[in-house]
Amino acid sequence: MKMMYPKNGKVILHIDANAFYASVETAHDHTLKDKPLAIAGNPKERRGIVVTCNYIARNRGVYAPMPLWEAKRKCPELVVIKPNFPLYRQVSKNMFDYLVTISPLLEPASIDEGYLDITNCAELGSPLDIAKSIQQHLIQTLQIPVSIGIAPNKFLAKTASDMQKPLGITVLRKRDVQTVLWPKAVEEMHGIGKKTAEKLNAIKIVTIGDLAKAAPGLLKQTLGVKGEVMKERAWGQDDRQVNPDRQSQFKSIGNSTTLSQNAVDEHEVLPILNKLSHSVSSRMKAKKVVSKTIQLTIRYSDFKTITRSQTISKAISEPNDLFHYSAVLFQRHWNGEPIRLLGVAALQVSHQLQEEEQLDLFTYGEQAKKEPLYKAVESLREKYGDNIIQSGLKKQRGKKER
DNA sequence: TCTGGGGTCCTAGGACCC
DNA sequence: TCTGGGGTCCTAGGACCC
Repeated sequence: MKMMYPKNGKVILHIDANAFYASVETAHDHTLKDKPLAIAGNPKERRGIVVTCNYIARNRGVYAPMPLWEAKRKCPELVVIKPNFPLYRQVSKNMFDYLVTISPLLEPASIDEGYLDITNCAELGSPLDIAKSIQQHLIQTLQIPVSIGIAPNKFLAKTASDMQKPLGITVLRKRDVQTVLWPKAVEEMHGIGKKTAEKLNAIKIVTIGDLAKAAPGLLKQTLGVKGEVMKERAWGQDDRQVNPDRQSQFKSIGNSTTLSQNAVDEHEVLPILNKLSHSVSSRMKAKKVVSKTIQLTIRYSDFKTITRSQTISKAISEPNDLFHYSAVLFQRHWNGEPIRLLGVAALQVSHQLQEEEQLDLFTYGEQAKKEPLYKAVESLREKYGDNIIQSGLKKQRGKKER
């Protein structure tokens, strides 16, 4: 059956790379092709999880995000590789650089998936032809298998691409919603996770069909605005545009790390905050952004996680500035219990203008003294001296080696 | 031997201003 | 002498996604 372009309405593709990190690694090392493969953070450390794995590993019961020790127990011959994010970002860029040549209405949704509005691409062939040629091209040039959903809106396209993996092409029309979507459990809907599903189940909404037919008042009472949106989706309705600028309008940049061993001492923590601050700073500089809101994340050994943030009057991006504010937030808010994870993030980032930058260089010193945290930063330095970072690093390293 | 690291969006309360 | 109401910013947490 040939799929034609609708007279009104849109044709949206959702292109979703299958087991992306594992596919990239295999493309770069063909000897991995027939082996069960997992990409996992810190393969040598205690606390790794499977980030993604190939289909051979999945057939042996491995899936993300499974703790690595469990994955190895299920599949002892599992090949484990540490993630190589620069490589994945490059292949991702290659993929999107190609897709945008098909239609400029491309919205990357994450490193391995994106929406493509091909409503005005009739001269390239039918939607199905276009999807097939995308699939072939990505396999041939990048050796990246993708699944593609074809639908009149983003939600249905996303849902469709999920229905056949790997290397599937699935058309989902509005008129298919009742037969295809409604029998599925609500938690299979994109946007509904475990917690929302529990709330819905508690009011006897179990399938997507139940959700579609639910009383609006009850739904709004249970889920708020989200209830109304999800009900629309259950009817296959979604009027969100494919927005090519969305990705460049990012809001925050952060780095976090789970410690190899829980930290119990400020001396262990500060060098880690320093390191995180430097990596956040260099990513901010690469993107030419600054931020006025710095956020610290602490996850305790019992997994309870707190975030504490502070907004300041001058936008910053220097590593030492980020370090100072995160260190002070730490001193103010740490409850003294063992720490599992630390994170530093810059929120509400904005592009900085040249003039502001120059003004900053000129007035920064005076401005800083007016900041509420300035004194706290100074007392930190008085307490530990300037060599705090070095001495702390040694200590952490020593601990690791034991 | 539980549970990574990168994000977005939403909610809700309090401060503050007019 | 019982105390409005709207708007915006800041902060913290939660849910969700890849």
